[in-house]
Amino acid sequence: MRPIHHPNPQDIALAGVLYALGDPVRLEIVQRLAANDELSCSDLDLGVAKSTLSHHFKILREAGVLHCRKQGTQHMNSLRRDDLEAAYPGLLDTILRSAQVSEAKP
Amino acid sequence: MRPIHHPNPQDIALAGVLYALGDPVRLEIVQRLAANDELSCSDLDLGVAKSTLSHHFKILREAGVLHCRKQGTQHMNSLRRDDLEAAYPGLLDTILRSAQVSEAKP
DNA sequence: TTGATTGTTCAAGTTTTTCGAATAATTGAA
DNA sequence: TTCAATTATTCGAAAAACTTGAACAATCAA
Repeated sequence: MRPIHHPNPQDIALAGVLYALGDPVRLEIVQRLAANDELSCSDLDLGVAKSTLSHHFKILREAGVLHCRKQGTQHMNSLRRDDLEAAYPGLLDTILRSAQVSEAKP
Repeated sequence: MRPIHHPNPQDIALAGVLYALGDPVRLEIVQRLAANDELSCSDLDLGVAKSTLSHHFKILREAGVLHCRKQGTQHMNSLRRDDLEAAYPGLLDTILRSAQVSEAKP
């Protein structure tokens, strides 16, 4: 298996972050992480194949949105809150707040 | 030609907005619109084919990010600031601020 | 009517996404 | 150690989306 890649804080691109969050499944993942600190893939059941879920985590990880650490056979994921806040102040919080607004509507 | 479609304010989806802004060309378009009120496609030279630019405007329009009005042979585009602010308070401003931070870095 | 301007639509090739199946990595039990 | 179970990635193929140049449509002015 290849080593897990995370971008350096200064290499987190805004368009990349927005792209990563611009998918309903990935936005849901980020919301769950915002409420749970750490989650593994198996903690989520979002109605997609596990290979697809793995792909979504990869997109989020390579965009700099989350950090992944191996623990046994699991991969524990957490939001890179501090790095995101340093790079784009207020962005993650505003998006998370918007996501809650979004849930309340339908 | 087909009629130009704009989503109703209540149908502006967060993931759709983030997806629309998650492309460097489209993010640049939005930044220009933030500084210029109204722009036509021909006002922009972003290094892509005009058919591609037309596609990008369509994505932004259908996501609810911008409004397009025909004026002669031109299509004048403007940000839907009020609708976005009503749907997701602070979101557009935070993203535009982040985009400026982003420009200042490299 | 003709030509110039402005964008959209179309058809193609390229890229990305999604899925199931196969593979890899780790742990614990036998 | 070996074997099976757990967890997640990688692979290959099909479907969807993106990009482009060429063709088409709409408007205006001469």
